[in-house]
Amino acid sequence: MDAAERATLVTRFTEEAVTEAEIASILAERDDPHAYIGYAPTGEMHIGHFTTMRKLADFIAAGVDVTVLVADLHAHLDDEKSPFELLDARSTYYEEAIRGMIEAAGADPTAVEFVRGTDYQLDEPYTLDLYRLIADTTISRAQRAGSEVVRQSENPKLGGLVYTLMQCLDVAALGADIAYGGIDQRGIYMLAREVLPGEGYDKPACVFAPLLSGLSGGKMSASDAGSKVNLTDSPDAVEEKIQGAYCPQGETEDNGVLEYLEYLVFPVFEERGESLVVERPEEYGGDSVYDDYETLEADYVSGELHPADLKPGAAAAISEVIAPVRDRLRDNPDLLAEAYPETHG
RNA sequence: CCGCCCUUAGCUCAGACUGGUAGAGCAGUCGACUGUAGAUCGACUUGUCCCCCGUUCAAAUCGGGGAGGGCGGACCA
Repeated sequence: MDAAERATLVTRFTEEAVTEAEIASILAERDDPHAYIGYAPTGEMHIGHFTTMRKLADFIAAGVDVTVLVADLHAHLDDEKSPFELLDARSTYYEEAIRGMIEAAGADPTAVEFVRGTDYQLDEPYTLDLYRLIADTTISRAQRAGSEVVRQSENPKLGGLVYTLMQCLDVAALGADIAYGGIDQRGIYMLAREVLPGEGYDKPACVFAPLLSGLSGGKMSASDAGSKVNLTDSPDAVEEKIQGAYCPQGETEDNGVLEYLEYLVFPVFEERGESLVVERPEEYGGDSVYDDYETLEADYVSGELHPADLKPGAAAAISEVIAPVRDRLRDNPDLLAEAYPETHG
């Protein structure tokens, strides 16, 4: 694979790359290019996480070393989303779920290095850098950078600001050339590009994944169970959620069902060599099979493919894609029970 | 350390002065209409009124105590 192909692989299905040129030169010039993505182990993981994780398979295939940071301290710093006592259990659950997603995406989970925040964020060099950054950064600058990530409230805690600065330092501390995450992370990594050189570190390149629409229209919401498919949802539960999903005929805007297909199902099916089957009554044209998203979208936009026919096929496909992760988590119920004693204990 | 304010449905809040065991909007659930969903109509549901004690026939409401949150003042060799 030449450098151009690798760059295409790294940037496909993304919202933005900062910058394309920097990514290309990193891939061409570094012997062991390195990307990282961080997750704060807070709520249960869902299909939105899976979509973002799937891309790790692209990084790996492009010859990029991948580190997944399970940012345990961040999970508490962000408005105490995770209680301090549950950080270890939730981190363990996240690690296992993420391994499952990487494997389900057709990549080797052992190719990814897992690091926890507490593995290095309490060490002296990191702490000193953090204090320097705290001293150097205005409250409003940090607030602005983290506003899409950190929970906003009328009476914000300092934790949210420290969270943002720590995430900037994480890029350098982990030695990442590329910071990868959802487009909501953009503000933080733009701050990182701005401040890291002043602390003596390289300016990281960035790759941002799109944030998928929720199933009820608008953005996916952690507090709205019906707006997303959970990794442990049974086929029936997936079917029910997709059936109830906002899915206007012929429109791609805010259409979570189509987005799931484009960013998760088809990339995974392509890797597995599978196709999406749409069963349809004869009166509407009979069954059809899709090998790629573009063809399906064209049929959908033209009206050839009706939402009522698409939904059952999409639900089955989504269910099939998450099946390995679901099985993995159900085989080890203690993971969820210990991470979320309130709901799974 | 002192003072003031806040705490009612999943969310935002009304009700408290003038005690009679609770309401609105949004959300949610269910129908109707669309070959899905949404939108639109129609219907429905939702509560330890922060906790404890007291006054009273009766307390979300009055009194006392406590918890949590917010704001301000004071202290500044």
